[in-house]
Amino acid sequence: MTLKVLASQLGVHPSTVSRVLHAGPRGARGAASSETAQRIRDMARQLGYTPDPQASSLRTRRTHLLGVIVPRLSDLVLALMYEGIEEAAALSGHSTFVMNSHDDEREQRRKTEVMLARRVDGLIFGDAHLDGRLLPELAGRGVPFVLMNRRVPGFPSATCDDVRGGELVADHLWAAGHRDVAVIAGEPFASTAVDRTSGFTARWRELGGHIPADGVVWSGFDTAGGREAAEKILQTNATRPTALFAVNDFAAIGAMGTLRSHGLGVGQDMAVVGFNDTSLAAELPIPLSSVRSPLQEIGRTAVHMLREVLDGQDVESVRLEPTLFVRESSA
Amino acid sequence: MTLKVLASQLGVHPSTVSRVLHAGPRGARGAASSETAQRIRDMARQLGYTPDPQASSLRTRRTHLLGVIVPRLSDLVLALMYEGIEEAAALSGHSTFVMNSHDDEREQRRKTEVMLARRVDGLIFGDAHLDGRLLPELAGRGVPFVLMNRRVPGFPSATCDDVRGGELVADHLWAAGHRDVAVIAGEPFASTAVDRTSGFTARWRELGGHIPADGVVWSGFDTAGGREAAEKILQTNATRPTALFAVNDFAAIGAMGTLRSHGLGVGQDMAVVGFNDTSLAAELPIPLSSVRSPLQEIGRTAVHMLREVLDGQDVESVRLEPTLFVRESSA
DNA sequence: CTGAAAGCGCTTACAG
DNA sequence: CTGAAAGCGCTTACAG
Repeated sequence: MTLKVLASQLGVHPSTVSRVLHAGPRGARGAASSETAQRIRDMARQLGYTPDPQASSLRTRRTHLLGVIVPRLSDLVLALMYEGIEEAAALSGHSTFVMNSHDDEREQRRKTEVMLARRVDGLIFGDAHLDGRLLPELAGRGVPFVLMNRRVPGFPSATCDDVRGGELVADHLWAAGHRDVAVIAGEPFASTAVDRTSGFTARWRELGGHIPADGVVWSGFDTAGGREAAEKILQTNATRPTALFAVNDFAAIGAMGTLRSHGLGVGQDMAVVGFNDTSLAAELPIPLSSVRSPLQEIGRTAVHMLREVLDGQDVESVRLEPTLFVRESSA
Repeated sequence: MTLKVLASQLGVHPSTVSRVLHAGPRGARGAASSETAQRIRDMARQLGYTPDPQASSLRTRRTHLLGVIVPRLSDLVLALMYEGIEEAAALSGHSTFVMNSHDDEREQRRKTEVMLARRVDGLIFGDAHLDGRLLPELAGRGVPFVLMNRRVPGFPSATCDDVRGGELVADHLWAAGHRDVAVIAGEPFASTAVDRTSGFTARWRELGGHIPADGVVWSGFDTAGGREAAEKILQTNATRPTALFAVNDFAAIGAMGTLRSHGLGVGQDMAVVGFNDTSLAAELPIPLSSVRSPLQEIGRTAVHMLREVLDGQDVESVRLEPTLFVRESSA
């Protein structure tokens, strides 16, 4: 079903059909008489006509395609953000491609070029590295993009207020009477890791606490990373901490495994707090305290911001508010 | 950078450039002299020319776009299958759209139409319902598609051999001496749930075992579903089972939570076995026995099958072999 | 071996 | 209010 066929069925010129279908649903102002317009709309609906997006983007030079690059979609956190993206994009008639970069700079580059070769209108990066070269380069080439999940100074981003999240955990553990704590800090190239950690440690010091140098352990964001980091904390810290803050729920779960193999009771011998409040946290055999970040909302916000960028507007970065949920693992 | 510009830089006709760029990387047979061909290829690389996909699909009527519909991408199982899809699709120059249907028939329909309006070459469904009306309808309209994850008789699918997976669990629990078992069976509209359950129960009976009517509890695939199902099993079964088979790791984790709140030790008082061997299983505080299904491989296979369908070939459904990993939860 | 033309399906200024 | 033309960037059968 093409515009031409539809027009000939109606006995009008294709351009008239196009004009009508592009006017607002009510206002066919200038496109055609309101009578003709109605006939056209009815017939289009009846025949199930949808304009060929390839053809119209060829004319308009807008594809309504958005590219999304994330470290990995099998990370629940990114999958939920992507749900928000898909939802918001669909509402404004955009379609999205997602690709995994595995947090590897070469892959980030390669996937970005694939997206650009597909002629996406803009990009959303969920995998920004604080020290990356790619982003400044793309900005220089005039490629429109926004960041989500992780921020990088100088570029618009939609993130959780991770500093604030770290502070919430510090307040909670301090109030619960803990004085010796350690942080499973995540990857130093990710603002999520850096901000959550610095929010925590800065507030801890404000409260009068002390964190030894080996009390902050950088790590992978996954269970394996958490497991190794906890192992290290148990081995190297002069005083064994009574509480652990992991900047990611999966790392927290890994750490819980380590504690268990050392015969330490989670919540009893050692408090554990995670981050993101993934659906698993509350459902674990020992429910995990965690900071909830509004993941889908972050994704939706990123889409709105990107649309503004595409419209040539200036955009401000957004930091969404986190909430701490205290459960048995640190009660 | 367009074909025309590139051609004028070289002093040849655009059609010549197109012909060369479409011949195999070496064989410019008939396209141009090997000398001209080389000049064209060099210049194209140097100027970073990539053909506009919108323009070429308008001519060729092939978009190299694939649509993927899954229940939800935030389900780790589907996210991993999608990783396989993305990888295989990229290798053959295809791009993919993913959308969530939330296992709702209306959504499945709606998302399918969005994909078709985008003019995808074909579709991959990861959310097929055994009793759904959509698939036969699409087949009737001549829409090319394959299934993955879940099968439906009559349509080509790439799945795990779920019946076999259920049998592996039955063999294991029987050999470990269990005689009273219950199954957290998943959703009855999903072949994964039905096949894993029937594989288990059929083999259990072959071995001489008995499963009471309330020993099979249908449930959601997530932690909440597993939690409720386990609750029900503990309350309704005359004899308390000594082992639980959950057809999904997340349901298994939910069940572990329930057992714990009833003061039952997982692996001690009750064995638990899951399915899919998601990365979490081995890393849980009490490591979970689980059947590993080759998730990425399923995704890759689905892409290959769809490409065959698009080439007009007949395709056979594929069932990939599962492997059981026994861990502390059922040792 | 290479050029020239036609046309994929649409949109949009321009006439009338 | 409506038609007709031009053109987006490509590919492909057809000449020569």
